[in-house]
Amino acid sequence: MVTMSDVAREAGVSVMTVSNVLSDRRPVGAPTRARVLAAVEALGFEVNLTARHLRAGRTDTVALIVPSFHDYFGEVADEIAPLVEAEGRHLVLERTSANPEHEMESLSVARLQLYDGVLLSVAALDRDQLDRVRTPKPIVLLGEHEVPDRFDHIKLANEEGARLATSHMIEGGSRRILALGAAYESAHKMTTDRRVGWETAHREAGLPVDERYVVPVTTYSSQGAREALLDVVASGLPFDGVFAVTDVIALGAVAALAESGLRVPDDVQLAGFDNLDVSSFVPPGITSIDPNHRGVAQDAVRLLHRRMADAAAPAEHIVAPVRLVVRGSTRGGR
Amino acid sequence: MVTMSDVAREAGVSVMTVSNVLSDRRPVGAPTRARVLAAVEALGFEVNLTARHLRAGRTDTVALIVPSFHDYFGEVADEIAPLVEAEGRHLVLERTSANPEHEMESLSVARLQLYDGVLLSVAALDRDQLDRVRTPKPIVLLGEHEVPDRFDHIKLANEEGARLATSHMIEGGSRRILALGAAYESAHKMTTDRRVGWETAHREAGLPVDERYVVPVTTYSSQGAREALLDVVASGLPFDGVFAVTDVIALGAVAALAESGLRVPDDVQLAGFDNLDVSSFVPPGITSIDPNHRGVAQDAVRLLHRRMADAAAPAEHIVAPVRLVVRGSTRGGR
DNA sequence: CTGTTAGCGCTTTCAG
DNA sequence: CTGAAAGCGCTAACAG
Repeated sequence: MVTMSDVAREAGVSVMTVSNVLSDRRPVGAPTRARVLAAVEALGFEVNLTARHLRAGRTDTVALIVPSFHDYFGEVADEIAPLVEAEGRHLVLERTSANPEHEMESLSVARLQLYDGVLLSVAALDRDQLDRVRTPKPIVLLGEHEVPDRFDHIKLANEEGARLATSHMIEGGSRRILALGAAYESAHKMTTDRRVGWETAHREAGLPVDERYVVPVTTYSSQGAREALLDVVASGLPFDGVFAVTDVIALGAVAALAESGLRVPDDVQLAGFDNLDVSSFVPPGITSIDPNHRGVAQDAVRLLHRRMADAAAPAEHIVAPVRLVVRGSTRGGR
Repeated sequence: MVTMSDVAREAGVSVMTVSNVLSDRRPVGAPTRARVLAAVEALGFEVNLTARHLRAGRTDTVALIVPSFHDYFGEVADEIAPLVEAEGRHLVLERTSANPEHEMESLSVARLQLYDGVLLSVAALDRDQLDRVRTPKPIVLLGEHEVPDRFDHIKLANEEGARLATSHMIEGGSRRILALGAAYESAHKMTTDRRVGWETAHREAGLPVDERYVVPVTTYSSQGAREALLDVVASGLPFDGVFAVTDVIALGAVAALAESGLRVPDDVQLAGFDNLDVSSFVPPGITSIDPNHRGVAQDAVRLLHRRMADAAAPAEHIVAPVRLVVRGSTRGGR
């Protein structure tokens, strides 16, 4: 391995001068600089980032820690990456597998030390577990959980979004709207928040809230949603609308409705949440709640930068606004 | 910050003993061990991974470097993660933004030094650029490009997959099949390989190959595909089948066909490539070529482990087999 | 503008 | 089974 002292010897300067040329932290005379760069080139030197990190106490790297790499998180990550890079830092993704044990491990101070800042999308940790995370590292939490006040946090307007989607379907004539993937008690606070919004929409319209229309799913996948909805159809419970708590769930619903011979939106209106890319392409277009991924990404990075600049700043808690995007899966679109 | 020497002092042992307890590299007497662990607990010590990395020359971390975080790569990453973790290493994702400049930078030896091994999904680099990557780091290349022989490499059976999908639609009665997203000359070798498979299917069936049916897309997104296909419809070119070079492209085709009032598969058969989750849920189900993500992930991790164990092993070049998954978007399914 | 010194926190090596 | 010394490769701080 070629080290800085090899380069220094080759160029006839001190190690410090090589360091200064490469990091631009102090001015170096033009001729000296040229000799150093020539030596770097000749020897094929590349700085050892691990050594730099240890000495400088800085890695110029931000981690985004997510439950899984695909779907929602992949889309958000692609929004965050350019914002982090714009500040001259690298973004790396790690995943926790939505497994509380792994999630705690990802949060171990040891692992966090590798980064200058961390964006953590909490999936399975409750407030108490988060409270045990004691680190001076700048952390911004993303996600729908309740978190200790001392953390910066961004969540979506879950109730509001669910209410908007449900009201929209009520206005379109639906009277028996399933809340697919929603729950009364759940490790995922998001599913209960969105259930509440679904209830609120009913109350506002003077419609009764029937618990049988809250349909949980066993696995939060399209497949799980498909099976759950097919079970409802088989049970004979009449319905004319489906509010899916996420677009991934809505996708499973689309499949189940098609297989059951139910037409969207004629027989059943359908709305989702997250506004994934796919929702605008699946015919007839899935009405969804747009959480403004880009805006959330910007807020997240802004909070993290603020926190990295000032560890003592008061924690900020943002509820990101959402909006309804009407497509062909509900009446009133097109 | 609490360091090992703080712990050593607290426990009344040497720094070395603390290190041995924590890394399990040398046996430590039970009572000593207990004192050390108590001190670790009392002080809240966490090992400094950067220092460990520098000294040990090892990070126990593998990087998967991909063009973007979403869709295809996110799904593959979720398959790879558990395999890497099973060997006691961490997986991190970095992205190159499918931009040749960034891709070269991600490949800088400096950045690679941070990892014990790298899985690199080449998107925009040609063989010459890859040939300039000179590093002793274990690297396994993934993707459809041609790569220098000295690299381990896994690619899909692109021609074969395209041929299978196209032949299947020909058997189902299609005679005018668009190759949507395919190309004659392209930075993406994949798009030309799949075009060749489309041609082969025609030749085998004794059908003419009409260049007008090769429809490039400007951006490799569903939206780009949707627009390209709407343009074809508007042009009046008759067609009764669409081979989409990826499922993301196929999704855009589904939207465009629906908007044009063309029924799938009655008026137009449709097949994609990649077998993304979404393809099984979009009605009527998109016939696709399954690249066996899990198998590719296993091969990739196997090659990387072999390379990490033996830097001098001969490079292996794997063409991963694919299979046709028939769904409702083609006749002969269901 | 350039150099010298010291040391980041850990683990390898050698010694007991 | 435990310890002391040395140093991984780099940069902050201080000197000239």
